[in-house]
Amino acid sequence: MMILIDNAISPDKIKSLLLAYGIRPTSQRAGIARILLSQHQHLSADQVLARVNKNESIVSKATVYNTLNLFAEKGLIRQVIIEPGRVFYDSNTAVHHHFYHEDTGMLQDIEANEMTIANMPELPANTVSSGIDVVIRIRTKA
Amino acid sequence: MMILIDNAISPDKIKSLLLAYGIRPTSQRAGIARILLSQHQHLSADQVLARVNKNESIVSKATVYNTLNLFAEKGLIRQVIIEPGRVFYDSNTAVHHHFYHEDTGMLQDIEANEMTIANMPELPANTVSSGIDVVIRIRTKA
DNA sequence: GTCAGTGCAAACCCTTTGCAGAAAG
DNA sequence: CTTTCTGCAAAGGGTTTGCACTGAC
Repeated sequence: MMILIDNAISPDKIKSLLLAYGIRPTSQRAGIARILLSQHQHLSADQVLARVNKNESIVSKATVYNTLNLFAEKGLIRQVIIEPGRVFYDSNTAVHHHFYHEDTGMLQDIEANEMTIANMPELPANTVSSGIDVVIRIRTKA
Repeated sequence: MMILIDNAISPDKIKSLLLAYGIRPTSQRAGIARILLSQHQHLSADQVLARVNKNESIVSKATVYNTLNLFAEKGLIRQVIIEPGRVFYDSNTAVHHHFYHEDTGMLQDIEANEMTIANMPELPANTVSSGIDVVIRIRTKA
């Protein structure tokens, strides 16, 4: 027996979500949003491309990159940069941090309430913070 | 009147430093170490290349990359990854964190005692931490 | 009908690699 | 002498771009 798990969000929900973020909802964008936002996850552009086109060819590589950058710019997703030459897109936009498994290249969320960052340093003059990234690098115990 | 600031470290000191880290001290490596370690700073490979060869051509691009990676591997310097497709090499290996000026691309140190990271989350089973990176992204106030 | 979005392939940028010659111990 | 390092140029991988076509409103 085959178990089908349907994480899909309804097309209407996707459409209004995109509109709410000021993003014109084209079918390619909806397809990408559908994949990315179905659950909290960290995907590279390549992985998004592969998943969106898993069954049928829906988007080109260029559009994936354009779209992911657009989503990040509009605040729908968050970029996570950990390795040189590879960006992860994180569908969880709430404040949180990450474990980075150096052995596997996988990212794992750390919820904001699982750690405390206190005694924040004073920001340099005339600047405002636009975010804080915390990455704890881990390795499998020898 | 011209003021000359001599940050140079003596050739002997460089040589013994490299040896202490298990690095065979060739003249190219010494030249790169001399530039990088003269002060706490964050340089990209390109910047290192430019500075080392400022007056005379001392190293090739390939050697700069090879050497920086070797230094990082041996623990003489630290890689800092913040932007996709560009690695900074940090001559400060003490535990510390960074402000990242999004407007200028500049990095600025935050000493470890300037902020507190408490209540660390439990690491995933069978893993050990190999480092923690904290980056506070800042922008010039509008 | 107009303007924004998409797709393809080529261009880009930083980084790594293969290999022959040079230098270190 | 032997092994490691260096330099050059070419290859590599992820990302961006130019431009004509397509689709949204």
